[in-house]
Amino acid sequence: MELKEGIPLHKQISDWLKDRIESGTLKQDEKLPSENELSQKFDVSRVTIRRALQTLENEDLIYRCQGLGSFVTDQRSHHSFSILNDFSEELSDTSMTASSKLLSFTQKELTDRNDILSYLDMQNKTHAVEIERIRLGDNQPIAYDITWMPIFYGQLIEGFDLEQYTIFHILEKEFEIPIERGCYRVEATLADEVIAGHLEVEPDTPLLLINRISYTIGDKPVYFQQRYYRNDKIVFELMADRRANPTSGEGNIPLKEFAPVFKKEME
Amino acid sequence: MELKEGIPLHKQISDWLKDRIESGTLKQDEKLPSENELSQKFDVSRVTIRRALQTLENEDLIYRCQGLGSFVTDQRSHHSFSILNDFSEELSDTSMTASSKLLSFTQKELTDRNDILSYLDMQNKTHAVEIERIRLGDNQPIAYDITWMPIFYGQLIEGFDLEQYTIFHILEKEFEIPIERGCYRVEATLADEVIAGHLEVEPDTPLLLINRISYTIGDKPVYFQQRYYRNDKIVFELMADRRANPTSGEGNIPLKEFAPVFKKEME
DNA sequence: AAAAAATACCTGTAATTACAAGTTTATTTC
DNA sequence: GAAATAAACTTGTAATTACAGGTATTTTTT
Repeated sequence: MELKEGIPLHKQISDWLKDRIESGTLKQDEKLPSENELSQKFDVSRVTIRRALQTLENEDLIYRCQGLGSFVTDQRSHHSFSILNDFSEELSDTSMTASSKLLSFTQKELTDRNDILSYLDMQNKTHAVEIERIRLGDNQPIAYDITWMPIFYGQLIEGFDLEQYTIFHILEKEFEIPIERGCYRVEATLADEVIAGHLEVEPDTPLLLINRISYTIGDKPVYFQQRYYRNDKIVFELMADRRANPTSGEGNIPLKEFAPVFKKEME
Repeated sequence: MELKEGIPLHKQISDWLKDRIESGTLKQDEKLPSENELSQKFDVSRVTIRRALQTLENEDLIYRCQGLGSFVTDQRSHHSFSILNDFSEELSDTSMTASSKLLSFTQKELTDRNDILSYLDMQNKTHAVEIERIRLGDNQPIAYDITWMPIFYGQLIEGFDLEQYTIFHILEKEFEIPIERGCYRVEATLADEVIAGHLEVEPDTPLLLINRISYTIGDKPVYFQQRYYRNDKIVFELMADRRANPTSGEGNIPLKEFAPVFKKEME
């Protein structure tokens, strides 16, 4: 087995094993080669092998037993079911028409935002594209968001009409980069002066803050988004189900959905 | 600093740091002592310190930046919505111990709360059991909620220790009434005087308000719950996945089982 | 005074060595 | 033959050493 230069050995090895597990070459509960065998195979020290195996253990791809060996974890339990929407899809089921107002499209150095850099898995780079938008439904402000993207993805969408199309849409339809997974984080917050202005609400109005990291194939992060929703315009609904998935006819895998629900005007 | 025998050094060190982070001695984004400082402090090698720090990094308690140091991650416990949980299950992933403080257990006539009556599918009846509780994690207030149940279900749980057991638990374990489905609604709101007092925060602090209707077999509503979460203690996370069910062996059809639900209310 | 270089400090990677402690299998002893 | 022992395997823990590479500050040069 040959390893490249420039990429950490332990990463190459864990990636190699990950491939083997995810492709099914190594099946469930199958024993991995021992640490000594692996270190001989790759001609690296046992410490490096252990570093690689620990990565897999942390990601719950393998489990290890002292005196026995390392084994492949049950793969099935990790996948979840739910829907991933972009903003226009969120609004598509309502009578409202979605649009956006582009406030800025700039390149920024995120030296003081290590959180974003780590979300986007940007090891050495600090430059990113920052996109600031107001989201409208029937020309009324519904949300305000800032999106950060690695330059690689940011340059792709440059020139496209972001007032008409979503990033999601451009990446998927124009460049065939599908967004496969998203991690949402929901909090409550208050509108500061700037955001209140954008959303046309009073300062200190409660807002829903949803942070989202979107990933494409291979769990590669594409963008990190911080979105403030007007609480009087939108709430989120989620169905959690303990019953079996009706389509698959399988066992008791919980179904879930995270769909926005729009409040009706009360005037 | 002295370390015991019999317990792995790296574990003792990671536990010590974990304590320091969870107790708040080390605050959010605060820099940890450098690896060299720690190895001197505990009189162990840097490898051992790194082993301990990696544990914390895996548990998402710290993040590390090459050339800068290690820092404390956002402290708030974040947990997934994916399964249907009760409060103690929500906290079980954290190191906190869940308990409740029962404020009131009364019977009420909900003549002015048609919303609740319709959620609970109570056609002609207007009487319901109302339960008011404060939810604690490590004896600190994390949430405040009010639960309304039809008399039929409410009388069942009367007499049980609601400070120790959740309604969920009592219904399922004592009466074999399983909660099969839940509908959550997430909003942002402000703490009023009363709730602020219960949660020990300032009035007008932003809170996450989660309304939930829980159903048993046959889509029969069992209780409606209005819960206010302290935003500084808990945030909600959700993973959304577009990928097909790997077990079903199907194609990449995005799962769209449920349509968004609309809020129709008149206040 | 501004730009470039040196430096001190930080985490990241990786080899080597040694021994501890589980698990299984083969061997010896009773 | 059954039980105890030894051997051969596995992963776990931990020290030591060395250098790479990122970051920030200070010093030197221009």
